[in-house]
Amino acid sequence: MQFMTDHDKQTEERIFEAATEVFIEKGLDGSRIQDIADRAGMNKSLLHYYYRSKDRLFDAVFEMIAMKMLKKFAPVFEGDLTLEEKIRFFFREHLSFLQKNPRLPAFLLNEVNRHPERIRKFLANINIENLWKMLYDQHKDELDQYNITREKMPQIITTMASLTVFPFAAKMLLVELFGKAGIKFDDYIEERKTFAADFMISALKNMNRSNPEDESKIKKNDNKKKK
Amino acid sequence: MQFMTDHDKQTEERIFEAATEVFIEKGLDGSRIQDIADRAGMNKSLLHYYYRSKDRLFDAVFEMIAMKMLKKFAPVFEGDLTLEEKIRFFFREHLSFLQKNPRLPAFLLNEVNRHPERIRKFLANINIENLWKMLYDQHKDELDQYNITREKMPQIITTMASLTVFPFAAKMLLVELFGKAGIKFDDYIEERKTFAADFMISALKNMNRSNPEDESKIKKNDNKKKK
DNA sequence: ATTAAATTTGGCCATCTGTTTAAACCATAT
DNA sequence: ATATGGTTTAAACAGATGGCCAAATTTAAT
Repeated sequence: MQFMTDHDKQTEERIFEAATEVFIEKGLDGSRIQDIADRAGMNKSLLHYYYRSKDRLFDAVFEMIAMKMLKKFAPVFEGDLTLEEKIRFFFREHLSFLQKNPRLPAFLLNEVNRHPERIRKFLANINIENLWKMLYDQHKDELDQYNITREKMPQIITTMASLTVFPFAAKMLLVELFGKAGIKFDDYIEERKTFAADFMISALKNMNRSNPEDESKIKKNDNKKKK
Repeated sequence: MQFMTDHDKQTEERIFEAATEVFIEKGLDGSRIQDIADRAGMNKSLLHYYYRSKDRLFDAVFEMIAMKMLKKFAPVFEGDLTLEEKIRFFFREHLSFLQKNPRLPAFLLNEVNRHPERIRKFLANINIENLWKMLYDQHKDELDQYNITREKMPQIITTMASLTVFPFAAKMLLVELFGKAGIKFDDYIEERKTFAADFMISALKNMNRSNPEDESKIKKNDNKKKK
């Protein structure tokens, strides 16, 4: 046999791949075990032979996807890049990853909200505090320079995640809304790789330069009068 | 009868409210018509009497929620506030709204991704291009001052949505991760009302001051050498 | 009070869905 | 060839599920 066809893959692997596709597309509740069997081209019972139940099969798929997603974040906290380089690296790499896996954010967010118990065990290993503490310590000099305190790290980390994950979580919405304005989603994402990085860096550099609330109030009320 | 009990509400209204709760909690696929009837305290058949089917009931609920969500965005584009005031207004009001309806983002994003056909008709009325064009025209002076072109508006609008919607779409995740670091989700959101506004304003003011890519490369490579 | 209409109920049905069971199939070793 | 053990299939099961219907009950009009 010279070609590697679907049938050359082990049965268990084919089940897993078909299940991954279906679960991502329809979610746990919306997926039917028959759909998965059909897509894998085999009898329904085989899924029970290799994975005891729909739930166990889902858990296996979910764990794989969650790990895949998490591993992508790791490189940001390694290497001796400057903070700005890390930010650019993060947005470029993470958005590229999501371009290749555009349905992952919606899938993960939905399942996490729908079945929180199920995901607790995956989260047990992650200590996000260490994560931003590490990032803060590595770049204390730069952050001090910008007047960013350690207490702001949760806001900053979640902001970075927001900027990459949201467009994909809301992809269908954006495709629909952008369509009428002649904007292509792919172009938008491509542009976002640099926009998000520029945006992030610019915000960090200047947000605590002076009290933004006061500054804006004073400066802008003048402008307003002119209108 | 001196008290307004659940039974005083019209049947149709009670169905609608129970359905809203269940659909938001479990999604269309995860919801059972029996659950809704139980929560409304009535016979299953009544749901079919007032709404012909599960799908029609869902559509009614979905439309209400979508409208509720959309109406909250409108005030941002009215009034003669300055751009900065509008930004602060948006983050304060929108995050407050989401605090009261924390499950709406996850629900909406999930259903939009899961059943795109269903939502197309709701989106048909919305012209997002007009929306950001309006915002741009209203604040052309300020935006020019910051070197923000009209082409950047899609990125800016979606960024604002990201900053408010994502934390709620990922609420379960954040609650779990924050928990270990002793951070309360509610405090985080409260802080976010000003953080997101400051962050946004700071970014807009400075991101095109010079070419950020070049500036950062030069300035930061010096810092890096010191390490 | 009588009648007609609207509302509510319980029971039922056809279908779907995850799971189980038993038989068939197949490769390998003896 | 036969036996063995792992693999695959068809059939069936039990419980759930959305929808339907006919009877019962309530409400409103005359």
